[in-house]
Amino acid sequence: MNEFLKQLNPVQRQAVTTINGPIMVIAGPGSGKTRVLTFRIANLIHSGVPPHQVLALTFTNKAAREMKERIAKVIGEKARRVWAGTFHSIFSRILRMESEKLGYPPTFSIYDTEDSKTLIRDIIKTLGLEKNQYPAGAVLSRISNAKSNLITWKAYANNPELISRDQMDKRPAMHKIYKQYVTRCEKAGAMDFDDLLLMTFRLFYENKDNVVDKYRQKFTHLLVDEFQDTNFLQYAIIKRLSKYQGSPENICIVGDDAQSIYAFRGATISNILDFKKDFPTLQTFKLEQNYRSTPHIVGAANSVISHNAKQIKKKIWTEYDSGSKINLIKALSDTEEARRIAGSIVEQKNRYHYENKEIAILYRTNAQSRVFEEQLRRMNIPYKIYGGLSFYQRKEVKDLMAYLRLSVNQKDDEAFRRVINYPKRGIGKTTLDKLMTVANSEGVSAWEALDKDIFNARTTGLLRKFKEQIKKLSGAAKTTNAYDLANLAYKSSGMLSDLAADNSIEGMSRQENISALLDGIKEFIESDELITDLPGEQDKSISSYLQSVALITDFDEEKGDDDQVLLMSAHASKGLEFKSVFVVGLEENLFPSFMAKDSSSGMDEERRLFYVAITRAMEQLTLSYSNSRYQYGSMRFNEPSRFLAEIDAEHYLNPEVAHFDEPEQKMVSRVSGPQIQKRGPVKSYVGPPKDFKVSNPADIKDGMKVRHIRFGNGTVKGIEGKNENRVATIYFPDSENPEKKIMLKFAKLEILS
DNA sequence: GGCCAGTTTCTTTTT
DNA sequence: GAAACTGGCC
Repeated sequence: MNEFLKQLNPVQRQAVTTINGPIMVIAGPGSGKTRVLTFRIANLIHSGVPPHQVLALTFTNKAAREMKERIAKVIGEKARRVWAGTFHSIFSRILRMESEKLGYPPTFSIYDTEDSKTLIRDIIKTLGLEKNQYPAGAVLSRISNAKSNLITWKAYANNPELISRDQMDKRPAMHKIYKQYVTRCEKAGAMDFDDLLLMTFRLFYENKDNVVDKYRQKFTHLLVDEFQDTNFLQYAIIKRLSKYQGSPENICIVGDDAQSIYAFRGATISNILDFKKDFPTLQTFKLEQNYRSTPHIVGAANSVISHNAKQIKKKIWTEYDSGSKINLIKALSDTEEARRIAGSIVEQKNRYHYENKEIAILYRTNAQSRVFEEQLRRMNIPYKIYGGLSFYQRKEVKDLMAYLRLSVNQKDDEAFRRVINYPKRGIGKTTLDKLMTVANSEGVSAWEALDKDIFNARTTGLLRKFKEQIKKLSGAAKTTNAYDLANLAYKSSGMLSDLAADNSIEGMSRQENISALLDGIKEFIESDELITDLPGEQDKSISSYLQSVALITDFDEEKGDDDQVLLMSAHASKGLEFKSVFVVGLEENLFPSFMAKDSSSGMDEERRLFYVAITRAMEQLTLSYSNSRYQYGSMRFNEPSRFLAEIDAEHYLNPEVAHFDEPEQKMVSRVSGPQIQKRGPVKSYVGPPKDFKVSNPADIKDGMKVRHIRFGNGTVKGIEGKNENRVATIYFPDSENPEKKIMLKFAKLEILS
């Protein structure tokens, strides 16, 4: 047996060494999922599969990066030739080589969400629609959803269900916007994030020049991480590559339905069920042992997830037999919350000798990071924020990037719009409107409309000057490398002098950001990363740079040894682990998000997200909430999150802070009287029912009928442990998962007989 | 016709 | 709190 295989438990080893045929690994949190994936790839290569024939798809850049690093640790240099990356980055790489088969230039632009929204706003205006009725974000997500389900604008317009849905939402023109949006993206030689997948599917489906055969032969072994997060379209592509006449069906999917947190993006659990049908010879492996967290964390996770009705049966367990309980912090304001957590971090570092990077703060929305930043800075704790407004979304960075985009693709309307009057050239709204109107009516891009003779002499002159500038850049783009071009664009556009004129603190930081961007481009040119077997991979052109950067969300300066506390959204934390985790802002309308309030599926997804967040913790888990916080510019008062009450009290260090009323009182039947309790913002603890008498835990014996303050009536099925540590197994027939282990020391139980 | 400043609107999560 | 939008001034 290979040396590295000894590091696996029997199930893991089987999942790694079953080389041929379709396999599915259901992996609970902390069960060694990444280890299985990386070892599996290593084992494939050991068994003679050439690295460049392995395709491993992940969801986030972070996951892809980590996978590559870990493969390299096992098999070394060869790891670089494995095709590992996000769906979007791998497919955009392929599209870049094959784009002409789809009628796109290889230098096609990639529209980010902001570009897409701006375009949608413009379309709504052009169509003369009421913008309040058609919020750009909602329209985009509807279009995105359609694309993710392979519904073209034509199919959309002919689909009675979708049309009546839109009419009910008072947005009957949705399909028109969809059509316009697709047309205008095409005219601009641009793809949005969904297009990167959709066009790949089209490429493989239309199969011009048998292009799909090439990739089927090339990728003999497929691996898909976080399969529960794939949407219909992604699965369609995977299937296209791995299921066909004579296919070896060497495909391995890894996932956990309990960690599905991207349904909002179209991810669907039915992919797992379909997978079983599509690949009947499927072998399934379940990894349930948790190697990450101590018992109270695992216990809390299990009790939280048990509140979700639908799930593949599985219970994670751990061999660890001791560990801290969950600490709960209740604050009066968001500032206080942040201050106390910063204090708690200092304390934990002293007590447990944690390094900063072993500690993470997880929140529901990126906007929450701000207060934590302030407090951490105040206490001199180094920190790093993942996600949020990324480096590449800053105005000045996007501006320079827009020049670069225009230099390789002049039809890119969104880039055009962005820089036509930045820096100021006296080309204002009126001119741009006129230009766009002509462009739209002629079905061309704004750039092409520049040639129309419709402006007065002054404006014509200004436009010509702009055109000359871009032409110069585009000429340079063909001969110089990305770095030199970026420098040229920075100077010749006038951005340099515009920024240099601003000596404020913000102005200085904008200049620094541009320098950082330029450094990044330089690094891109000099690095020898991503050398694979296909042509175009050592491509150092600006176009290649733009492609790679469009899909990066965090500005990762690969300084892995930086010792900083990490701040990120719960979503971004998936797949990571930390000695100590703080999950903050546990309030109704925040976590769970108010957006999820109306649907039970939305609430289930929030709960899974909470499950993901708490299972990141190895040793310490701290939860916190605040009675008030600044949200959207004004003070809000939220009640404690329902999720806090879903964790069994035995797992809390300070359960008295955790005693909330259940949001719904379905388990505790009141004897009489109306339900009056309204959870006030300040005192959330509403005591037990009046007739409830807590019995002395020492008196509780096997076989007794008891009543629990939350779970209702039950029967004691057994008692383990001694004195302080007695744990009873109690059967509550009214509860969703009736059998509960309860630590008697904390339990509020009344003996009935 | 452009520019600026004050006003309104819309707030999740990711590629 | 930020970004989009509007109205009044040059």
